[in-house]
Amino acid sequence: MDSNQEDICLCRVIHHERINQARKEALKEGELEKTVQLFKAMADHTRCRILWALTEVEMCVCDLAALLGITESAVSHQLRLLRQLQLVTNRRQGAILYYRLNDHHVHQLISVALEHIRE
Amino acid sequence: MDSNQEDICLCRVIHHERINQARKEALKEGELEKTVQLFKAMADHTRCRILWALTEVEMCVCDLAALLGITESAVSHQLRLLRQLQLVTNRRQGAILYYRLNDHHVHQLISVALEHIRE
DNA sequence: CATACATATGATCATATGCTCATATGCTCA
DNA sequence: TGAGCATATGAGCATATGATCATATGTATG
Repeated sequence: MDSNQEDICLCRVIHHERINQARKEALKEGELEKTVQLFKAMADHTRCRILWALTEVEMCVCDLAALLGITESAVSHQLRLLRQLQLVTNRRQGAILYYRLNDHHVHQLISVALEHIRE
Repeated sequence: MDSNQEDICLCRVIHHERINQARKEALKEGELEKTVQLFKAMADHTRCRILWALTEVEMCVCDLAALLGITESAVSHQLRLLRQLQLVTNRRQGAILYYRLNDHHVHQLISVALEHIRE
């Protein structure tokens, strides 16, 4: 079933055991895909700023646009992405939508990242 | 000095206090840039697999190419990026370079990401 | 229900990114 | 030292991505 995977690369494989172990521990394709998506979501100047801003306070699209100096449309597009990945949620109050972080993971991710770059 | 920033967005700003607080807490531009770069590094199918594989075992370029089913060249290009961001290091033994994670942050980041997507 | 405002969405364009091929470098050993 | 393997690097191409403009949806309020 996966025997053909062994030979996709034509190079001389040096450490078969290591490769096999790595294959065993490997992330399932679905999880990998979602993980990558999550990091992609964090991997943008604008989105990162949005997420960091929402750590402390709830904000509406308009606030974020003013804060970041970009179009409300741009903010909205990015928020959609973040919503789809469940990184943010919103609550409607009249015509206004207040956005906030959905859980603590986002904050945690940025914190670990900061730890890394500060070393 | 930053008074012009207040008005980049022409929209009606609703919550000035929140915006000001967010400005205070905001990441410094330099740190933000590095954080984004770090997440960019994690935000790729191939690099994510490389990093996850190196969590457990040291591997050479050739091993990784075989594991992932891509060119050694492609692996090498990605490793360069990961090296530049200090996510991996290598140790030379003869003609072979063994790569490994540089610190625990990478593993931690992926773990938090997995927690998030598993909810 | 008509107007105004808050947000969402679609299309488009410029730039960034990842892969491959070709080639260069570095190391070992005969 | 020269042949051969392991890795690195540069160029080029195809695709992905983020910003904006134009337009649509949705909500309150007169």
